[in-house]
Amino acid sequence: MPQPPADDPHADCRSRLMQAAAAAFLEEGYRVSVDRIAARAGVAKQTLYNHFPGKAELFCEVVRQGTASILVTLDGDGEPLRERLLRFALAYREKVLSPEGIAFYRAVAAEVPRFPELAEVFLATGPLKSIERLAAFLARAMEAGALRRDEPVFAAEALLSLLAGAERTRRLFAATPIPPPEHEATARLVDLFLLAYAPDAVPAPPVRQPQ
Amino acid sequence: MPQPPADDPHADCRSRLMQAAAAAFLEEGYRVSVDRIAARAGVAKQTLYNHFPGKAELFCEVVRQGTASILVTLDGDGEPLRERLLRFALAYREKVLSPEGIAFYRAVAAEVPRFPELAEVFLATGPLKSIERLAAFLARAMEAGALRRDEPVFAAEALLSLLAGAERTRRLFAATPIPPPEHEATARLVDLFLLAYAPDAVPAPPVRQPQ
Amino acid sequence: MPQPPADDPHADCRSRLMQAAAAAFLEEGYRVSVDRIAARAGVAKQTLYNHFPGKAELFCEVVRQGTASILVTLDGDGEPLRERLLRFALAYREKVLSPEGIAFYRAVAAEVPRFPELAEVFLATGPLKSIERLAAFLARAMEAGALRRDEPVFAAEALLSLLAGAERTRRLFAATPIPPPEHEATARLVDLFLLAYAPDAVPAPPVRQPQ
Amino acid sequence: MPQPPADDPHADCRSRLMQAAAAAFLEEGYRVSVDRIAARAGVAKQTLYNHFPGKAELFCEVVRQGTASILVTLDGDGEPLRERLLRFALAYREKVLSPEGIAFYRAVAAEVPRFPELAEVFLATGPLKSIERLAAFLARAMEAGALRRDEPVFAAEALLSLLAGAERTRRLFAATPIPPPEHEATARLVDLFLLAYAPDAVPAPPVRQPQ
DNA sequence: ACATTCGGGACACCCCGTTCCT
DNA sequence: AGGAACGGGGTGTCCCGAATGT
Repeated sequence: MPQPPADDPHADCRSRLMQAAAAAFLEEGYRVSVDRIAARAGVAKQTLYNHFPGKAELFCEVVRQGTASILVTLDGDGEPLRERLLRFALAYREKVLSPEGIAFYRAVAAEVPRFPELAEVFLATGPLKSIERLAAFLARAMEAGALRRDEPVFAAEALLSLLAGAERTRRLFAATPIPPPEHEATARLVDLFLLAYAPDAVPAPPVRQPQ
Repeated sequence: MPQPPADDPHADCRSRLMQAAAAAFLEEGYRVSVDRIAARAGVAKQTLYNHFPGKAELFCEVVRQGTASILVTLDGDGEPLRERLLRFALAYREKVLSPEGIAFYRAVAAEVPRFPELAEVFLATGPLKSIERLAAFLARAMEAGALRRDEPVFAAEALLSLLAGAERTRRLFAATPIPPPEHEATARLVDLFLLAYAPDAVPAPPVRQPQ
Repeated sequence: MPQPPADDPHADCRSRLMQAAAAAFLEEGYRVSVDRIAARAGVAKQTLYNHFPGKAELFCEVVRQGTASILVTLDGDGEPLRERLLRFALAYREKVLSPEGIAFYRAVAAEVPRFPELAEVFLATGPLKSIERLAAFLARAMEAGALRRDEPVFAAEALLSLLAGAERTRRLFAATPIPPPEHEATARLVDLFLLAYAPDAVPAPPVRQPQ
Repeated sequence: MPQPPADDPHADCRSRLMQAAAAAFLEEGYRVSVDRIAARAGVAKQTLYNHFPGKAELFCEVVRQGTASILVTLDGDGEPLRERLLRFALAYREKVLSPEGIAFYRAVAAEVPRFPELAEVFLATGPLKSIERLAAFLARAMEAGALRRDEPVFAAEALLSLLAGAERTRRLFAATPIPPPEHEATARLVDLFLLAYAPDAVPAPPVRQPQ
């Protein structure tokens, strides 16, 4: 379990600590002891306290860094819409449904009562940022007539919900690891979304809620 | 903080304990001390140990009971499809996105590494059961020609993902409470689903995945 | 272990309790639980609290009664001195060195810090009473010229020390039971005493202690 | 109550613990909580568990060390017999009848049922060792003609019984402390012994026990 | 930087004396 | 008579953060 002390004598202790802390927090949650984290990093506990004021700050750092690493870009230009969306969907699901992505989601969710402001940051720079970017992209597609006009944020939330929703829940609560999502399942979800947002689709009649 | 000892000093200590434990676990997670749970229930700690073998079993009981109470029925017969789906969607979101539903989701997810088998039970009798029931309902609607034919489980997952997906994430990580979901937002999600599953909708062309 | 409920339905619950408590206290000390005592007596715990205000008072009662039952009389009149002393010595050692006598001594000694006044009572009505009675007897023997004159209390303490001293210590700390003291050993102790108190023995010269 | 943490913060925590444990056990018996012992020693409870596997082992250590510290040597050579015996008797009584000696006796006796093997060790290395050493000394005195011939172990037990017997009982059960034994009382006991073991004393006729 | 320990606090589980209830 | 409840306390364990000695 104790990592080999690595070749580089102090190979940025800090990054070793961050890595070890990330792995430890993802496996056991915030409850892991700092002793275990230090042991995993192959450093003395005191070294940890030289680099971070305490366990809480280390956790926040790990979350902040992890949040940034999950964001997915909507690159690729000039491609047909379906191909771009599909490539995004595949990348997004690979990140979000990967064991690390799931463990990260779990670890942060568990500590919301303890770190409310951290949760807000995670929310804003993670999920909400994804929605925002995707919404901007969809808005452009609607402008271009490639998609039926609708509220872009709503459409983005719908697509992201389809991509992560049930599958994330399944993996969050699965004791044994689940094989990575199949390409085809992702494609079917993208196609479902495109079907509902086909430019010629008749938008549902506005709902009159009685109350 | 210590609940009023209740008027009935007897009042089934066990149910008082279950209620107090549920509230405590939802608020603070599994980390709450048994002392606090006993104090909330207004009973002596030893009484707790007279009724449950330990903290872990109490937690499992709470989760099992809570899981059952979240399931939503698809009742109502003879109604038009959209009304039935909408009614289900409203009930489902009310349960799943309520503060208790969210806290429950969070509390169970946090303890998956510690209680893997409990997580499996929760998954099977909660989310998967919901999918199963909804899929059966959708299958009948497809048979009746009210919906485009598709794999019912896939369609059910899609609808449930739309209903809970992004909104659940938002609430999971929100430090401050969020007002309950609006009727109209739910209706728009149902309509989005119906648009994609309209009987005359052209199914997406089969995907050729290169590999 | 739980005594047969006895033939007499309530056969003086109190005496049954006293007996059970005595046995329990002697075996395990004051630390025995009242549950065990009640179970040994074959009564409900509430019954115990109907007869005694609490565990402490029950213990005191047991000690008081036990103390009285250990005292040995110096009966027999007209016999030669040696025979009377020997008979007393045998009876005394049988009581004091018996398993019950030893356990009693141990149990009371252990609780001196907890029951100081009880210890005083035990001391006064047990060991000190024995000394007093024996001293009175020896005084008469000195008067009669059968023993060298000396302070009677000192002589009584000396004899009782000889009879119980080392042997009591040995039994107090023996894990396994020790066979009862032999007749001859007792006789040798009495004879040692008589040798030192022979009427014609020269008393030791008065000691001049420097300080 | 919490001892001054001593000047030396290191001061061998272990010895501080031993001392505190000894004092605590002697005052309150084995029932004292480890929290109190640790508090008396001015260390954390965890520190106690770093040095000893548990309360039982700590108690055994205290008893073992205490036993060794009570033994009395029969030093002094060339002196007249009476002076040597008297010096031994004074030292022996000072140790055995001191408040610590009495509390020690009480504490160990109380726990014989719980620590039988410890009691055996105490017996063998404490009282029996004293008897053995004194018997060897008396045997040499008999060889030299300074004492009447007799079984040395019997004579040693007799002397030790005289020195400790009744006085130990009195102190064991005294609630309030008793002033230390007087020099003269000890001398009288030694002289009593010497009177019975004077070289020219007529040994008591062998006893014929009827049975 | 490492290794070990400490101090303080918390926790799960357990036992006990006493009271209450049926 | 049986059994549960209560309140108090105890043990052994763990952990965090700080302080040691190198």
